[in-house]
Amino acid sequence: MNVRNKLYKNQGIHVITALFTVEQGVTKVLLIKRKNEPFKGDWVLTGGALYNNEDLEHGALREIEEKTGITGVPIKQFKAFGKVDRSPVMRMVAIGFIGIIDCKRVKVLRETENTSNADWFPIDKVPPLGYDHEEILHDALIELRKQIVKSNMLKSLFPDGVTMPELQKTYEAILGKKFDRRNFRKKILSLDLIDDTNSTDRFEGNKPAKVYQFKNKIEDKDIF
Amino acid sequence: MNVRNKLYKNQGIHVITALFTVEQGVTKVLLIKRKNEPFKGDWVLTGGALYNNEDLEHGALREIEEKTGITGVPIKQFKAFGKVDRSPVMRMVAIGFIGIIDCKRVKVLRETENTSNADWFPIDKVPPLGYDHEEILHDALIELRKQIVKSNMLKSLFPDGVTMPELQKTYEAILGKKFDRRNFRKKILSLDLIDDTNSTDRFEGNKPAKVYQFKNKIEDKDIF
DNA sequence: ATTGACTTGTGTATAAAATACGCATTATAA
DNA sequence: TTATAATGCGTATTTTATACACAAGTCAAT
Repeated sequence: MNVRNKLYKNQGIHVITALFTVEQGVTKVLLIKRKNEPFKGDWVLTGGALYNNEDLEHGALREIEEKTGITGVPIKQFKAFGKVDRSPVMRMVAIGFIGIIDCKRVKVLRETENTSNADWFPIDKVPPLGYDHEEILHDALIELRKQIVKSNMLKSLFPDGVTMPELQKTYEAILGKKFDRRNFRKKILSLDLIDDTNSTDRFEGNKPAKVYQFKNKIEDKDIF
Repeated sequence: MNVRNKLYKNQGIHVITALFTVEQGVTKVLLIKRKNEPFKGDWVLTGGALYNNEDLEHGALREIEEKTGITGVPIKQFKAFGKVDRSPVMRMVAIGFIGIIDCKRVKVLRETENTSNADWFPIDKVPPLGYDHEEILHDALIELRKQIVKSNMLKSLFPDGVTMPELQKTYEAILGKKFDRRNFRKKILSLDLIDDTNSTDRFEGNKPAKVYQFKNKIEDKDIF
C-alpha cells in the first residue's frame, strides 16, 4: 500500500471509553472538559489518540489513567465509530470501550495538557458532547445493559463483595426498571454471576444482608 | 494533535469482512489469495484499506464489490482488531464485519490489483490465513452464531423466502448441532424473525413445505 | 425485656415456556 | 392402490418464570 496516496493519508485512531459508575441508585458517566481545540470547552468521554506502541485496550487504559489516576480498570470494547467527518482535524476512527468503577476510588480527577476539568454526570443529565461522543455514549449504555446480565462487569463496582439489595438497586439504576425483590434474587442467582460468601453486611435495612462476590470467570450460555 | 509526532504517525484502518455462505448444509467463508506483499500468496478475508472519503461500512462494502461484484450486502460490524504488529507494513487497525449471502449470486470471483484468486472454504477446512485474519474469522463465526438467532441476517441468504426444513438445515450448519424438527419450528417462530406466506415449495421431502419470509425489521427483546 | 417498625431470607402456588414425542397430511413412485 | 418419505400440527411432561406469603434478624422506643 502506498501511504502517500491521498485516499489513505493522514488517518488516525481514537480510543474512547464511556466510564460509568452507580451512586445512590443513579448511573453516571465520567466526562472531561477539553482545554484545547478542537471542541475546546466541550465535554467529552475519556479517551484520545492511540499510540503506535500500544494495543487498543492498552491505549484506552492509558487515557483512563491519565485522567483519573485509576489503573487496571476492566474495560470491554464494543464498537468502532468511523463517520468521515467525526473529527474536524483529520480522519479519525474511534474504538469505543465501556467500563464501570466505584467512583469513590477516583480520588482526584486530574488536569492534563488537553483537559481542564472532569466530573461524573447522571446519564439523564449529560450536557452536549464534542465529537460524536453523544452517539458513542448512547451505544455504550446499550452495551452496558447487555453486559451486566451476562458478564462479571459489575465486579469492578463491588470489588469487596455486594449484598443482594445493593445489587438490585444497581441493576435497577442501569436497566431503568424495578424488580420484585424475591424474584430478583432468584434471577441473579440463576445467571451464575456471583458466589455466596459466609459474611454479612448492612445495606439499607436493619437485618444484615448476605455478601456475594462476582465470579472471576463467567461461562457463556447456549444461544439457541 | 501533532500528526508529525512519531507516536501517532503512519496509522491506517482496515475494513475486513468475513463473508459467509451456507451450501448443502456446509458453512463456508469467502477467502482471497493475495497477489502482492505483504502476505503474498496467503489467503485472507475480504477487505482492505479504508478510504478517507467513505464511512466504515461503505469501505467494507466497496471491498466486497471489488472482489465479488455483489452490491448491497447487509453486513454487521462486530469488533475492532488492533494488535501493534498485526500488519508488517505500518500500524493498521482492522474493523471487522460479518455478512452472509447466497453463493449462487456470486457469478465470477474477480481478480483485482492485489488479489489473484478467490474461493469459498468450508469453515472447518480453512487454510492458514495472512495478517490476523484467523483471529478475525474465529470471532466472526461466534458473532454470526449470535446474530442468526436475534436478527434477520439470514434474509440475505434467502431473499426469495425459505422453508422450515431448509432453515433448520442452515441453522444446524452454522450452530453445529441438530434440532428436533417439530421443536425447531416452534422455537424459530417464537423468535419473531420470519413471517408466514401463502405459498409452498419443495425442499427435500415429498410433501411441499410452507414458504416463510424473513422480516425487514426485528425488534430486540428485553435483556432481563 | 417487650414491642413495633423495617428489611432481609426463604418458600410455595400458579402461569408460562421449553422439551419429548405421536399422528395425520401431502406428495412421489412402484 | 399402496408403500415411502418428508412436512404440518398437536399433546403430555418437564422446566422455568412470575406473583405473593411468611419467618427471621436488627434497631429504637417504651
